[in-house]
Amino acid sequence: MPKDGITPRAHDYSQWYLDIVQQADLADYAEVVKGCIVFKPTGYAIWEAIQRGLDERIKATGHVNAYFPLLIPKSFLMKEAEHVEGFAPEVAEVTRASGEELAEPYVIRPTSETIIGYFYSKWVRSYRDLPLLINQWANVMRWEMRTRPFLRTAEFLWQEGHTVHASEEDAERETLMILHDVYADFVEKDMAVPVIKGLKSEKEKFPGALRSYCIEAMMQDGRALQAGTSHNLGQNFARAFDITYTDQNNTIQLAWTTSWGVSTRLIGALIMSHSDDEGLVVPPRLAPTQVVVVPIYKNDTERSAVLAAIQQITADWKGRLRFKIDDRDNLTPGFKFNEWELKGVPIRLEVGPKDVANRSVAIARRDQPGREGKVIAPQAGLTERLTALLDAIQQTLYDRALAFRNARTADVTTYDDLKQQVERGFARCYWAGSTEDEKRIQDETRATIRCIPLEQPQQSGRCVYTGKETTRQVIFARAY
RNA sequence: CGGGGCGUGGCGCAGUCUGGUAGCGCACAGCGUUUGGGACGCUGGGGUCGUGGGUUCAAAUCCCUCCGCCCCGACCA
Repeated sequence: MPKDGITPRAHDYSQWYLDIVQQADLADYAEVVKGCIVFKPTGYAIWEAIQRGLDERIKATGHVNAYFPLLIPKSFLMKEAEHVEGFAPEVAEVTRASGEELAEPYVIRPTSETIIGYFYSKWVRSYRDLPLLINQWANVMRWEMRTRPFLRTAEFLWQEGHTVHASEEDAERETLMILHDVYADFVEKDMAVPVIKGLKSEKEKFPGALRSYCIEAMMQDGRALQAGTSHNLGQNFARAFDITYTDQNNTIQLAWTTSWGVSTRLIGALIMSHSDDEGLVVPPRLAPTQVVVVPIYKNDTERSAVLAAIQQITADWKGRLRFKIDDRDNLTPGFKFNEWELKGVPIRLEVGPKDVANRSVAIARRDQPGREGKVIAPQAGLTERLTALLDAIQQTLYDRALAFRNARTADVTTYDDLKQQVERGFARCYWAGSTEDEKRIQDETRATIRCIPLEQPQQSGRCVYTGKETTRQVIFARAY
């Protein structure tokens, strides 16, 4: 039974998403600041968990964190032709300060390639300085015409890695390593969201990049969501900002750079991958609270007996489980069950007088909402049982999402089939068309090439649009 | 930028057509009874009706202006 006030997914997926965001208390519209949201504590806690998982991996792969200015001289943005063109429509400018017109306007960063490029040109002298591997956690601003909480907001939080390398091969290796070992690994293992790793088409690549790689996830409505991107910038930004180094032969060489980022959009991906009509579902590895304990009692005597039992049960949880004891006295247990279900806590424990007497507990798992997912278990060995259950829930969520994606992915060989397939999910097909062809398809179907998967077939086939023989397959889908 | 919708206690809405000085549900506060899947009773507090102007004896309501927000589309992480 859906919660009051949550629009069922089948009825209106978009409204369902907005309802979840509001009712699970993840975010508030900033109202007075157009296109922005407030990350409420519950939503921000998820972001912190995402940050933790990514930051560990970013550091484990040799990067360090730094921080660059929010404001970028406008002229910097103009230095890379494609980059200007790509971002010009959505940058906000600062033209006045202390009551005066500024000599040169600043833009609020939509991304930091340019200002970081400026500093890198000063920092990089010798091949011994390379590779330079820096990441920053920051907010950026893109003045979008249409916004949706987490998925697209005027200001958003992200990490952006910016690296410099001596050769194209090194830059390419970095770009792909980030894609595999940082982004795909994190999103699949911690977020339980399966992704397709691929290359962006010319039309979809980052403005100024040589090549853009991405991970694409499928949401429950069959639409694609780009969950992360990693760009081999070639020498474009090195040329624009004069990032050069002296090599072993004392010759000056132009460097190769990369950049890569994931944003608070991942929170949107998380919501749209796992949640249901009962509310949010957070995978255990990311859940700020993994287990909530609800005491049940009729009077003060029972209350103190139950709370004492809970203290005993949870005694060895610290450091092993992230948990919360919901001892609020003014709410009924039923209300709490629904509230925690709405907020997506993976496991709920109920402890009442019967459990005190029987040395048992009731365990309910969020991936099986309602009474159905509830079992009675002995208190003995509970911690191990819960740890295992969290792993099982994590796996279930991933398996479920993968099964869904597979069911909604189809190989298509004709344009008519493609048109139909993008209504429900991913259309995989051979592709030898041009950027113009891709645009035409977008106009006609609203679908775009989400990526050219890194995993390609051995045999060739006919292009779904032009009929030309090709070995390249792509994924078409409607995207967020 | 185009299309649509909405601005009335914290939230969701009614009241607007047909002008008469604001109401309902939830939430909130107090007290009591409750508590294994969204408890109940009683009492109570809280609103410049988005803004500015106009019409009128009288405006949430009629007329004009402006503003904001949300949704759908084009653009994008």
